Amino acid sequence: MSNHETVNEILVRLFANILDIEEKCLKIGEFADLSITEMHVIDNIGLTSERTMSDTAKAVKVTSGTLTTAIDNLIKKGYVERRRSSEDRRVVKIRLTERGREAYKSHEDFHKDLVTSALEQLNSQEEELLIKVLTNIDKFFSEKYKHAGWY
Amino acid sequence: MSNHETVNEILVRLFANILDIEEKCLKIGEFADLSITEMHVIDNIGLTSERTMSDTAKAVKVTSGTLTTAIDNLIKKGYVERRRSSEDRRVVKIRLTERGREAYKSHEDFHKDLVTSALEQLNSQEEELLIKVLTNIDKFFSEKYKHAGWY
DNA sequence: AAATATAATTTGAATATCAAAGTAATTGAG
DNA sequence: CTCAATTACTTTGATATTCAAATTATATTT
Repeated sequence: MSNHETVNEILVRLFANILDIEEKCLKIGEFADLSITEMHVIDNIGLTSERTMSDTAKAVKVTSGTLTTAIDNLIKKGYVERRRSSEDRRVVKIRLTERGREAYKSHEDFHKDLVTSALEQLNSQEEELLIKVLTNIDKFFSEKYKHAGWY
Repeated sequence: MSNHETVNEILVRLFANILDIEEKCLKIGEFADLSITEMHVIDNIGLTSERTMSDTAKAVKVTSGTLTTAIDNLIKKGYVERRRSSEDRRVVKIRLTERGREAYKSHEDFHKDLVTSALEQLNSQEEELLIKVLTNIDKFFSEKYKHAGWY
């Protein structure tokens, strides 16, 4: 098998399964009541500042209506708080509760494990190579298909 | 930014958006009436032989009921043919139509482009190294999380 | 021959999503 | 200043996807 085919095979398997894998990892952990989409909303809200609904909806690429119901559920489950902004009362600010921050950290750990594993046993030259390749893939999407309007 | 942080940032973005990105790439092409899930069913059926419903369902990780409706839709759209096996009349064999094969090839080209782009400017020694790195990531999933029953 | 197993389909329910309509607050043109 | 337009968000209604369980048809085993 050529290098190209080998790389394709591994990439396909990784990419095809990544969401599934992440979801299953979630399901065997402490935060099993979260879907992967909900976890990504939590990830996007982040640890520190409050975020508006619109900014979050744009960042996670759903309509604001969809985000409203997603946040309703996350509030019910105790991961998110919602309040109206006092400066502009149309605006709704959301932020993570303590449990939300725990979930965030757990998800962050998952990613750190992944990266640590990926970089394990690599010297700095090899790390540079990996970054070059990942950057190429990133470019493939953002440049070749930029007219579809990502990033 | 450290190598770890850089890798993490790119991986997070790629992994979080990969299906979305692939679907949008699909939507700007000739096969815009296919969802990314449907394309992956087509990819799994493949070019050559007929496949059974059960095998395909297992491979794409959906229940057979879900696959039945997915195939119903793909037949309606003209990408797949279905016939009952004459050896075992419980079994249903599916295969791609000519249009299905075109869609398959288009998707294959997409992946080839991606890999070519990823391997741009790498010499063969670097390609070998990349395979080692990707294999590490693959192992990370299949070993550390094998108890959840993948692969 | 009857019981069991297998392959696929159908059914019914749950979830996620979007577009469009609706509500409330702010901004800006005159 | 005022009211028309815009903005931010929520609600509504419709569609799509999925699963588990029940069903149908066929094959295998006892």
